[in-house]
Amino acid sequence: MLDLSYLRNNLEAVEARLALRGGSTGLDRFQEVDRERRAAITEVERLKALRNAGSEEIARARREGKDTTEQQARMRELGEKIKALEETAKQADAALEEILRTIPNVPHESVPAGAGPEQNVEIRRWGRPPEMNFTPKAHWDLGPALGILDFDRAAKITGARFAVYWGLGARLERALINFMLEVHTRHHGYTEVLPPFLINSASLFGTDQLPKFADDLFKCEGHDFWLAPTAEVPLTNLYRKETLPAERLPIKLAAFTPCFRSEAGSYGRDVRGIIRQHQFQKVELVKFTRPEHSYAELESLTADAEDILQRLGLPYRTVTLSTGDLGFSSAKTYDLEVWLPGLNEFKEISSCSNFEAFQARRAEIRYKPDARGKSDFVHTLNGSGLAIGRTWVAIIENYQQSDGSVVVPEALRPYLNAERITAEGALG
RNA sequence: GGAGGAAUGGCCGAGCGGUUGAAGGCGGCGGUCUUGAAAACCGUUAGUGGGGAAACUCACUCGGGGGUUCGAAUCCCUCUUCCUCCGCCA
Repeated sequence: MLDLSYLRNNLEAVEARLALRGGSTGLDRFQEVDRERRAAITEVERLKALRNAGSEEIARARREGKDTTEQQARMRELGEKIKALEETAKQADAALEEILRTIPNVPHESVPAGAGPEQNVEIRRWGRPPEMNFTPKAHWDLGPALGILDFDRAAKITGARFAVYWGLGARLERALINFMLEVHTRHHGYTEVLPPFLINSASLFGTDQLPKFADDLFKCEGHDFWLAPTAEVPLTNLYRKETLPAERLPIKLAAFTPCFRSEAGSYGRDVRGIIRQHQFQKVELVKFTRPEHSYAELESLTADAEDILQRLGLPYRTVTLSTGDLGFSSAKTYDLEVWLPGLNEFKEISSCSNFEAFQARRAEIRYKPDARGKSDFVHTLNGSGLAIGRTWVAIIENYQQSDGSVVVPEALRPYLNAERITAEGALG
């Protein structure tokens, strides 16, 4: 959510920035509704002030033993008027709220202008695709052949877009979780958090997944519980409606969670393999920072995610999303794309965003700059560090050998207790 | 799931329906005293939104929502959370 008075005072500038995202800015009726709301609120407050004074007057008169029936009758009338006007004000408020909810965040000035992914800008590249004197296979062939990945049985027990991991496949997933959490907590200074995986709708409103993106979520029947689509939601909402002391900032959290997405509207995309599943696992990084530090923190957050790829020796590139490809709440986003030899393309494996105060305003997360100062909204950031499933894919595909086995990257061996994944003794 | 109890400011804790946005204490901040500190004493100390250049001012907030009333922290309804007991369970 954008700041109301900022929007009001900089309407044209904001409109111009938002136009770069493409699509409608949602600002058409803003001024009119804003005026209506302010008029209604001013009037209600004026009448309430009258009522407060009147009630006090009655109290005083009664203490002096005077008769107040006439004044009370007048006040009753006023009360009814207030009630009616309050209803108007409430509706105007809701109308404005609805408009504000549809307005996306303003892209940061450093974000390249562009209509879509084609205008994203690659800013750096790390590592080299491994040289193979054979045709690399995709993970959906390698995995089942090694007996570590099983789609048929997943379809039987659950359905499409789910997978079962067997043996070293399951252990590789677990090794990646531990490895990533260890690196982020021990080397990058994040605090490990284990949140609930079911979250309520208030939290989803706090990070703007609701109301717009309800179709992308799984809902628990009969409860106000949803399966978390990303740990961003529980982690950011940890401090919802709280005021944080400035000396605690920045707060850096890392969490491992499963993520659940309905993937409505992505039929036919990434149908093979485990690139796009209804359930996947992720280590998520979330930061709460002072506004003046958030862009430096975005750089370090991105570097923290990149460090995982580097330690695993996985080639990747870093891309700045253009205005047209930017997510609804984000002011600036870097995508990390890992090289997948089997698919012969770069695939998103992490997305690191600065939301500035956009989420904090919605979720009412404040900080106090100093003991006497007025509180202000923090800036929130998050990024995957990394998506576990896609990292699993990247390892299988990048480290595959001509005989179909997979060499385990050095950094992962202590976690996996294996140097190579072969089909020997596989049950899957 | 059943039966009771509770929810007040940073914390503890008062609060006959009418200067109670809220006593008192603790903590915080400022000061007096002191070579310095402690103690003691004095003062000060909630948040959000609107208006204003500012001084300031108006509204809202005593878990959330609704109701009764001229007027609600206080009465009524409802929801949520926490505690105790029973049941069930990892």
